[in-house]
Amino acid sequence: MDALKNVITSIVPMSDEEYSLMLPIINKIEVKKDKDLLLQGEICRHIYFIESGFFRMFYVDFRGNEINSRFVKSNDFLVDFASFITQKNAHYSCRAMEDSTVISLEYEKVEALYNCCPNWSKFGRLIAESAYLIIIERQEMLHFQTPEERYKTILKKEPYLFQMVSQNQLSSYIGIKPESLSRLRKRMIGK
Amino acid sequence: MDALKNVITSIVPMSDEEYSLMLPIINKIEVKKDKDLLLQGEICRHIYFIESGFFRMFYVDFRGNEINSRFVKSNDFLVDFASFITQKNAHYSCRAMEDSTVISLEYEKVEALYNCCPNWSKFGRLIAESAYLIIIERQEMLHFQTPEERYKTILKKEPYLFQMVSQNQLSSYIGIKPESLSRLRKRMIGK
DNA sequence: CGTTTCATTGAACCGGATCAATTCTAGTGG
DNA sequence: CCACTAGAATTGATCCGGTTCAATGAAACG
Repeated sequence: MDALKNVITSIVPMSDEEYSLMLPIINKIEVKKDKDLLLQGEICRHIYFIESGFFRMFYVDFRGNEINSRFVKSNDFLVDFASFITQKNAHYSCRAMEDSTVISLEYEKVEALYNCCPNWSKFGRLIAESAYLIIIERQEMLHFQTPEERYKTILKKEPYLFQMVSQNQLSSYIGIKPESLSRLRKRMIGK
Repeated sequence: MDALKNVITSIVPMSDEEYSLMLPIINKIEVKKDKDLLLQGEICRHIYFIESGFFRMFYVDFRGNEINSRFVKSNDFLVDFASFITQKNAHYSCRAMEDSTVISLEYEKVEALYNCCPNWSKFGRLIAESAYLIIIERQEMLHFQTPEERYKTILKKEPYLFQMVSQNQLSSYIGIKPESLSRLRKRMIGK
């Protein structure tokens, strides 16, 4: 529980009193490996904070391909943010890749919290802004870089993914097929 | 000026009194065709509302290629949002594609406005959330769709771009070279 | 030990990139 | 009004890298 407090107060410093306004609305959940916290097509009614464990968010396209969009590890928030803020259908499923412990916050209660005091309102803005920064970085990577450049960027910025995730899972995150990732790696060893 | 009021109060309904808190901090600017409101590498110190005119936001990669990231038309906000909220170097330049009139708001004054009252604070959150929705849609298009699918999506969602923007300019927005766009169009006529 | 999943490799294919040439078009000035 | 010019769009030839489908090898797990 301390981890959550650290993360939140590092985003917006606030008194214990203000912080504790959130405590009544949280729930702790255990999630077994391979279980889904959210299914594509559902409405994302919760934002989750991962105390321990590891998740992937993936999109299934009309051909039936699973495409991984993001991997989320402990001390980070797990949510289909677009679905959460609009309360419309999620584009992603969220699946536990190992046994995990998460803290859940429900949409309506979070909204109420935003309206309760200036610091929580500001928190709402800063969360949205940091979600924006994460996605624009992805968008720029996909728009401006080749698969090989994306591979290098991920190697540099999220090296732990290469430990925790199979190449099969990583390839769709990079935006190519597993066979192409295998060949890309082979090509790069030569350099 | 009314257009701005309509846009803002449709995001967050507020009294005339609250709205008028913003009036002292705005400036109206005329921008000639081909002039830049922001240069890649600078810090984006203003958010602009386009009263009339048309802009493109583009990234210049290390090979010197201009890649268009977004086109912005009247009654919309023009800003390198990542640069604006972090006050770090912009990844984009913003160039007028025709003579334009914009309203400008300076970073520090916007921040102060956010802190002045609950409705403006909420406005700050909702602007960030809607910026998120725009960018995640782009990110998904780039990640999940082929060039041909992106072409069709843009044709459907932003048809006016095909009137206002040359294929040379449009191709990098789709994520391909002008020659490839020409061939893609040719391929599609057959269908 | 056998099954399953993951990673690699091969061959054929396809679409986008590149470089170069040509056509088309709109705007300019004579 | 026409001739010239510059940019836009098209086309051709070739190359390259990612895709597809299929087969094999390797590792993890029950």
